[in-house]
Amino acid sequence: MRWSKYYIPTLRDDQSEAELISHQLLLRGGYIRKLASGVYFYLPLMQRVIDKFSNIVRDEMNKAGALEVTMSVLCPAEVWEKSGRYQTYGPLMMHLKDRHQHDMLLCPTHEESATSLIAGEVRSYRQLPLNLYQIQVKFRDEIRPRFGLMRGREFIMKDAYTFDADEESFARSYQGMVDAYYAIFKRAGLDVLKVESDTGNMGGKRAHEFMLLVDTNAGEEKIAACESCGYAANVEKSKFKDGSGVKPDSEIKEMESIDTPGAATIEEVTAFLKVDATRLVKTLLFVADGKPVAALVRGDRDLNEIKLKRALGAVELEMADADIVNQVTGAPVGFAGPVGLRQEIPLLVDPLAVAVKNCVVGANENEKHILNVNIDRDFKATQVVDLSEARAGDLCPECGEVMVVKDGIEVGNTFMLGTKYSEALGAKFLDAEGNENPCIMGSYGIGITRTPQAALERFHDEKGIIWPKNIAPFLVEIVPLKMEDPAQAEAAEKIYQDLTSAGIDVLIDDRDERPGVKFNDADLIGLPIRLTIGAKSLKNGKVEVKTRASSDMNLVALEDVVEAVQGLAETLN
RNA sequence: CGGGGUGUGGCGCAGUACGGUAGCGCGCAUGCUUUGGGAGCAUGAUGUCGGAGGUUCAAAUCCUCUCACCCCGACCA
Repeated sequence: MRWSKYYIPTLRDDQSEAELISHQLLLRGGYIRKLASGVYFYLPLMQRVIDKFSNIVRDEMNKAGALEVTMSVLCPAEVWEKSGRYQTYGPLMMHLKDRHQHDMLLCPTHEESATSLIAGEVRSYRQLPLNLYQIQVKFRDEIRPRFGLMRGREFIMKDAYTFDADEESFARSYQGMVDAYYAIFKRAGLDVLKVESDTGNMGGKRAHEFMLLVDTNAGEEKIAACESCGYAANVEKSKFKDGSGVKPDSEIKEMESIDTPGAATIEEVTAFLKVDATRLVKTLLFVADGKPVAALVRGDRDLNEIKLKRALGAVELEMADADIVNQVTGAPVGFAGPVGLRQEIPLLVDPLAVAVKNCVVGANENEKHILNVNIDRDFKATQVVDLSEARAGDLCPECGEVMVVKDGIEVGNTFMLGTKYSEALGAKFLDAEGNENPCIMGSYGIGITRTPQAALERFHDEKGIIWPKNIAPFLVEIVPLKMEDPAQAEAAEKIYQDLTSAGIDVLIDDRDERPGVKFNDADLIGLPIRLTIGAKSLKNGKVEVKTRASSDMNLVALEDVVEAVQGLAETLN
């Protein structure tokens, strides 16, 4: 491709709309433009990146036995009403009406569509297993789109759905997708970590996320990982053993009320009473699907709302506001406790809070706390369940070694859906004994537009992008320094033809621009290999070969360029 | 939805406390010179100052309402 005939509107200045480096680079490099909040144009370079990545995904999915289909982004509301998600998915879903006033929606994901396709069509276990996938646009009317392609309202996703006759078969299907995912990300030059995750509103039993670890502020997920045995999980799901090493009191003491003027927060109470936060149990009030609940965790731990939501089976969960706290406890925020709440509400208690003997809790009275409170004697838990977020220093639930917490960007996910959708939408088949069973399903996503941007959080330097070779829009950029020099133009053209004939994707910067402009643009757009053609080296029949990632440069004879490029590409990520 | 912020040529910004009819850099166009890391000179084009009302002799600037976008939070791949 010739730059002069292409469209690469690079920008010199940082764009005020972009916070993340990856977002900034896509804008400045002429890869994307914004149409509306969370809605983007993919310019020619980005389209090529999307195509490259999609083709890797397609290739590996096909190898894994998945079959490509296309399901409409439109879907009638009643299909989603059957699964119950029409109600639970909420405003995140884009609703619309057609001209007949039928309720329609733009699919935020395609479990319902895929299942309804199968329902009524697949009748025998002989037709299973089945794995259907598509690479399609999705719409989610995000509360707050941000970070460019990382969280858009429209985005492209590869989504696959498996249908199996039994658990054993499903396990093979699931593993097949996990293996395909590793292969896909490896080919794209990305190291990913598979972690256990919450199933969210997808339903089902278990799920995994594929995370690209980053050390920039783009990390949207926290992962607890054991470097010793390999256990890894999203902190919203992670099991752990407490790493604080606190020992419970052996002697049980009498409850005692105490004035704590001005001490409402954990910090204030610990300072006032001169006790460690591990001696406190905090009572957090939430409203779950409209009803107040109390969640108790040890003073030094953070509650993870996803864990609480899961424990409650709630669709909606939010922190109670001051009015509700007052109404439930009879005291301002900061003095809630499990003993003598004004209203009967469920008490969910974290096991680490249960383990604290003679703990300090709020007294449900302004500026008062209670000392030496003990569960069972002084209050009863409705449910004892893990609510604490895993943190660095906690111990691995598998092997007991110390865990670390890392930042990651989710680039793929896999869900064990069970029979939720197949039952709701009637995707049933007759087994060998003639019994009717619902298909066992899985669903598997990869963010096609998000992943390349996420990759840029890792692969860049102060000058611009450094693409992994297999998702770069072109492998090579040819930079003739002076197009007016016929010798340079001719040499550049010859190399361009040679490389193109060899099946290599080449971009030639044939613009009449100064060398500095070309070099800076080349560094910005980040193609893996740069060939510089200038008077000095051309005199000796040579061109300069350099990778974007390194400052090393080699002189190569004109006739050896194809081979040199191929050899160099082998060595690149 | 709550909190904070920004809207001025294509891009980045100044001008707004104190109203007087719009400016800088980059980019763009043309010409000449230049050509190994974002060139120089000359000439030129491009703005109903986000929108609507209002105050005033006069509004980018003051007032009211509105819209869009960004950041923090809730939500989420």
